[in-house]
Amino acid sequence: MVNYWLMKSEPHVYPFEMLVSDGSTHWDGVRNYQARNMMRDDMKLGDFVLFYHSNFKPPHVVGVARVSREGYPDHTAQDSSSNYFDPKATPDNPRWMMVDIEAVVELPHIVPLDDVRNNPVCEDMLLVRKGQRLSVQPVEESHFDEVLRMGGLSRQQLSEY
DNA sequence: GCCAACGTTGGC
DNA sequence: GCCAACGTTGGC
Repeated sequence: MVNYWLMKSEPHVYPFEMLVSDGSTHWDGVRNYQARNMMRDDMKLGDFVLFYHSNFKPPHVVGVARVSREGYPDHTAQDSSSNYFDPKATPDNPRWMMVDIEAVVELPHIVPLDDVRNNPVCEDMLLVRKGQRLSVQPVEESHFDEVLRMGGLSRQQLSEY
């Protein structure tokens, strides 16, 4: 069964366009246990991902990606030259995990955070919950479909990619 | 750049 | 195991 997720990226660090041009990427650098656990345990091959641009005006969902490799150790934790270095990570206990995602399609138009917030269908979405900061978060199918629709894409169209 | 809301760390 | 201090996220 397919699950749905939302992943945040700052567009000045790694915009969706870059994922499109790279084709796929490994989602390194997540240093939050809840997010790690989801990447390690719950994100499965073929799951869909809403790609979200944070720290941008306006913050928005920009496109759809898909999990292309399930959880495996985030090697940047063991690289002392990396910004994401964690001295407590070892080969035996890598501590941090990541997944790979691949670009599926850019939405015909972006979906600003405010539009999600103002849509009653999305009122329970984690994304619009106060104080919610997770950079990887689960999304209900109904919310996924609604955000997709707001972005100008139907589920039928998505299945063609 | 501010700061609220978290999450993590570490002394005790 | 508590909790104060500190660091981070991310909208505004």
